[in-house]
Amino acid sequence: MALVTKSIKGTQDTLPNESYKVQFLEQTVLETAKNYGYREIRVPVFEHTELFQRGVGDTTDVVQKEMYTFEDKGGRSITLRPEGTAGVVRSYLEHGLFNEPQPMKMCYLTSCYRYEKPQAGRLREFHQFGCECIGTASPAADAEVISLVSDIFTFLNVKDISLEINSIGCPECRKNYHKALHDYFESKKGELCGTCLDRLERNPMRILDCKSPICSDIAKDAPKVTDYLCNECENHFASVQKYLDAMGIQYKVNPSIVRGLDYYTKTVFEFVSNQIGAQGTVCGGGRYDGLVKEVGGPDTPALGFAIGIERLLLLMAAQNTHFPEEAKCDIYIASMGENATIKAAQIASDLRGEGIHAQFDVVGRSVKAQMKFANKIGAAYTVVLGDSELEEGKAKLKNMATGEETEIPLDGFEDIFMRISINESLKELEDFGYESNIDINSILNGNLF
RNA sequence: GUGGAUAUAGCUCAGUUGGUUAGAGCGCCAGGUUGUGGCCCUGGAGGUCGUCGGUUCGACUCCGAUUAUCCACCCCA
Repeated sequence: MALVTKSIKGTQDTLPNESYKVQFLEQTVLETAKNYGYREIRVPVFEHTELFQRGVGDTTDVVQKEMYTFEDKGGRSITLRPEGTAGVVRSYLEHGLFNEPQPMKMCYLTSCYRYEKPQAGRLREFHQFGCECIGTASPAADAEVISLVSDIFTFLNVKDISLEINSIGCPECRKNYHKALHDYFESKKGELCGTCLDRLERNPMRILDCKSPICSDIAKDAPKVTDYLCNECENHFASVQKYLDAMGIQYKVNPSIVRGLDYYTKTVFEFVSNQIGAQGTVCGGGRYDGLVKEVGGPDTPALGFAIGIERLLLLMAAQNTHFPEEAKCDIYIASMGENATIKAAQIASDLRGEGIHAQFDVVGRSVKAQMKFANKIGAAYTVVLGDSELEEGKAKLKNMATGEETEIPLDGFEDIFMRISINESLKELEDFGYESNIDINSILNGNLF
């Protein structure tokens, strides 16, 4: 096929055969966050460019070379959000959400855009589930946020994912640490690789997890952040760990965890997998006590995290994680001739009114072709309508799994069908060993036979 | 931005040392007696062999360029 264009580099289509998985995932994360008091916030895909320059940080790679920035027709500089936090904080301030009970707990499911070279687990348009908890400085909040992520993975039955935590301190201790690091690496300047020489000036902490054997060897003896934390930051970090221990959450302190966005302070954490390629960070987050002030608000402590939806999906695929079955068609009404098809349309409409997934022939195919189609879409029941059924006012309902047929009247079809399918469900439950005293008639509110 | 690999049907892939109308399996559509799915059988649709150029009597096959995809670096979710 000669398509006019293909999809844009680094973007993905979610096709109908996959979308039910994404929907399940979205439902699960929203539901879990709700139990922690998070409510959804929706903000625009684009913002004024300054928001990200100030919020994310002018020196970061994200801002310097990865943003989709353009000028709109009014001459404004607009940027497609490269991450979710800045927009939420902007909204928090703009709408005075600091007047609501604090902390303000907000979550979101959004697309983000970064002009990067695509690879496994890295796209130009990707999706994040994020949570932001604004207005608390307590280490209990740090632990609670981590616990929320941990719960999500548990509920989704995701395994072999490790939690790594670190503290990068407040701006004050970070300044001291950066100086110590810089001095240390400066003395070994001759041995560092090219990229690390770059990092030495821009972000010396990055050298700590360089993959080059020479650099990582040098990094082994480098000063550690944890030795440079001020008392407050040290106590905070110790306290976070106490909470995590108490909640039974396994973690590893990894002093080389550095978040790439400028706004992080104190606690930072990652949930990492080694099953999805080089981009193994499925969730990243931490505290950002300076961000609210940076964006122009009062000095307000806050923290949050983001889960990469595509990476999570990748991980679940790698682990063959079970997803609930996609909802299939409950009943397919096959028909022959226009009169029967009109009747089929009417019955389907009645069934849908009762919340039943019903379909009928909208193509004009033969009965055989309709049956094949019903089979392919996984219809649980079928019924064939022709002239004789219309005359007699009844038809045979066929159970597609067993082939069993039951004659039922066309009049009040939807009520009788509901009764039959509820009965089936009860039978299945009994097969699993459940005993039910449910009275179908009370559910349907009336004796239909 | 740097490096490596790949590019044939909707999908997964064949395609013999360059040789006529490029194949298979799956999927899709239609049939296999008058109105009933899964299995089986038959038929059909669908490809300018990523694109452009070169070598050659002749290129899916060889060479060059370009684009796209995948993977890694970098960075991050």
